Parts: sequence; C-alpha cells; structure tokens
Amino acid sequence: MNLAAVNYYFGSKEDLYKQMLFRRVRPVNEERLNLLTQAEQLAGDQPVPLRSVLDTFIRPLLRRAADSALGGMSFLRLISRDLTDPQPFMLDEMAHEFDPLVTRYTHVLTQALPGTPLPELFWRMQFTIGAMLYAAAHQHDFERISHGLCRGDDFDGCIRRLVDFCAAGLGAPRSTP
Amino acid sequence: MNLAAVNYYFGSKEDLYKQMLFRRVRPVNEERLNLLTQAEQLAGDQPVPLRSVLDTFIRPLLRRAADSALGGMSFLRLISRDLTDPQPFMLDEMAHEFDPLVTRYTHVLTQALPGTPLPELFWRMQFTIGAMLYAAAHQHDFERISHGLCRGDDFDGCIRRLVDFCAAGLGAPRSTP
DNA sequence: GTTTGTTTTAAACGATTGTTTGAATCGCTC
DNA sequence: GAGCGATTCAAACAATCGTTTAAAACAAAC
Repeated sequence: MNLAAVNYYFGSKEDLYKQMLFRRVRPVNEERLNLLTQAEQLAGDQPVPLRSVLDTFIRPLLRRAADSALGGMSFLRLISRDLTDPQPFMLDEMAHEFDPLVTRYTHVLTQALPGTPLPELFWRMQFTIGAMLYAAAHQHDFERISHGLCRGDDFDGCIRRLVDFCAAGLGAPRSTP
Repeated sequence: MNLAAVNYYFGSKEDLYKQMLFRRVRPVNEERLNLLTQAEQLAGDQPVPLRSVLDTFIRPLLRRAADSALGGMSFLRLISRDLTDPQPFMLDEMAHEFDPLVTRYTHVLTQALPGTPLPELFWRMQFTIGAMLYAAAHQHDFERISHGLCRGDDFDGCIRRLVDFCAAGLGAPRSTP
C-alpha cells in the first residue's frame, strides 16, 4: 500500500504505532479488570484466591496468541518487546494505560497474600510479568527449544503452567537476606 | 569517532554488534557453568539443592548490573532485549552459545526436582528465564514504579528475591488440567 | 631517510527512511 | 454534470544509514 497514507491518517509513523498498539492493549486491560471484578464478586467478602487473580491477569493476554483477529502471536511479540525494552516516546502513555492495573492488582494481591510486605509484593509482581511476557513471546519457539517436548500451540496449557508457577512464586516463603 | 573504523575492524555493523554482545555474554555463561560445577562438587553424590542451581544461573548475569566494567545496566538491557526479541542474524550463534547451558541445567534440575516431567521442567525454565531477564532489564525502573518502595540498586536483594520466587515456582505442585 | 604495511581520516557512495507535495481520483450534494 | 471536500497516488524531499574509496598519517624495519 501507499505509505503516504500513514502520514495522511496518523500524522506520523510513531503515532500510527502508538494507536495500533493501544488499540490492541486497551481491550486486554479492560478484560483483565472485568474478570477481576467478577472474581471479586464471586469471592464475596473473602479475598480473591491467588490463582484466580493470576488467571484474570494472564488469560486475557495469552489467549490473544490463538486469535489472529486480536493480533495473534505478532501482537504478543510486539507488546512483550515494547514492555521489555520500551521506546521513549511510548513511556508516558504506557504508564498511564497500566496505572489502574497496578493499583487494582496491588490491592487484591495484598489481600490474597496477607502478611507479605509491599516491596516484596512489588518485586514478585515484576517477576510474574516477566515470566508471562517471555512465555507469551516465545510460546512458538518452545517446541524447537525443547526438541518437540513442549507443544508451541498449547495456549491453555501455557496459562495453567504460568498460574502454577507464579502462584507458588508469589506465595513463596521469604529467605533471610 | 570515525564510523569507517567499524567496517575496517569488524567488516560490518552486524558483526560489530555480534562480537560486542558475545564478548559480554560468554563470560557470563562460563561463570554459570563454573559455579554449577563447584555446586556439584560441594553436593557430592547428592543432587545440587534447587536454590543453589538457581543462584549459579542468576547471579553471574545480575551482578553485571553493578559492574560497569562488565557492561553494567546497558548490557543487561541489551541482552534482555536480544533474548526476548532476537534479531534473525543472531539466532544461530545465540542458540549455539546457550546449548551447553540448556543441557547442563536440564540435567541438574531433573535431579533437584525428581518426579517433574521433562516438558513441565522446560516450561518452568522458560518462566524462570523470563522473570530473570525482565527483572534484569528493569531493576532501575522498579524504584519509580513502586513509588520508591523498591530500591533500584539493591542487586543482592534482587537476586535473593528471584531465587525465592523461581525456586518456589520450579517446585510448585502441578494443578490438573 | 626511505620503504613497507597498517591505521586513521574525510569524502562520497547508493540505498533507505519518514515525510511533504501537488496532481489525480473518488463519492457526494446540489 | 458541475462543484466540492475527502481520499489516493506517484513523485520528490531532506535526512540518515551502512559501506566503500582513496588519500593522509602513522609506525617499524632496513
């Protein structure tokens, strides 16, 4: 197609990139918060179980892998890359997009993991994000890396395993420094 | 400096990039394997404890953050990026560089985690790598993200927390699909 | 001091980048 | 179908990219 259309419709290449990425990311985060609300209602006055919290966070992103209408693997690779190594012009709006998530998830996680110091929780949330993003971006490669032992298209299996892994990690006992 | 020197000494920009990155990565992986050998000797005929395995894998990379002579944070960001979203021309040599690691660590981990099916172990190794790379690349940002709760220069703390998290994750019980 | 081979430099190369321009084309209303 | 704003397109724009070239500067051996 004609590249002049980019500037006609979006003003610049950066703006096209921004709009494209946020068009994909926004529904993911909306879905996360919706699922989280549902989980809270289901839990009543009890804290939301840790594994449920993780599922609401991981599933909306990971299920995109199998859905090419929502971006498929290209989107997962792209968002993983942009969160791992953000381009400067994306930083502000990205932070703004993810702020509500940080607030809500910090809140439910402190209740799901009572007694965990807040700094500890922050670190572990970052580890969780890292594990998820790396798995999201490399799902397909695992088949090659593991010499066929892991299926590259087993998205549900990937989600379940991520939840297993991160639930244990988030709830891990703390070793003394 | 004069950019023509790049082609004079390295042939191309890609080759400069390759050599620069491998010059930094190779010592990391050598250190990993050395520490792993030491840990094996220390363990005698017992399996190497899981947390020790993780320490040999994580520490050699993460300690670079504080050592600008070994690349510092710039190196960590770069290698994190290149492993998360590899450039095509790096793939072959990267795989070759990491092959021995995969073999050795798969071996010691199957012994440290008896009964874990190999596919499960592969998935969890990937999660571990993801958590580590993301933490490595973002150590500094956590201070801002957590509103000052997490120190961005607490490298030993980061290692210890990563080991806590990943040890629990690797040893987590498996939920039924 | 001249020679020989190596390194550094400035200039130019072709290719590609993101963007702008102005003319053509379209869809619509009167 | 004339007129008009919106869209499309090819062409050209300046800027940057990685690389090559050839001349200048350097170092070491004789």
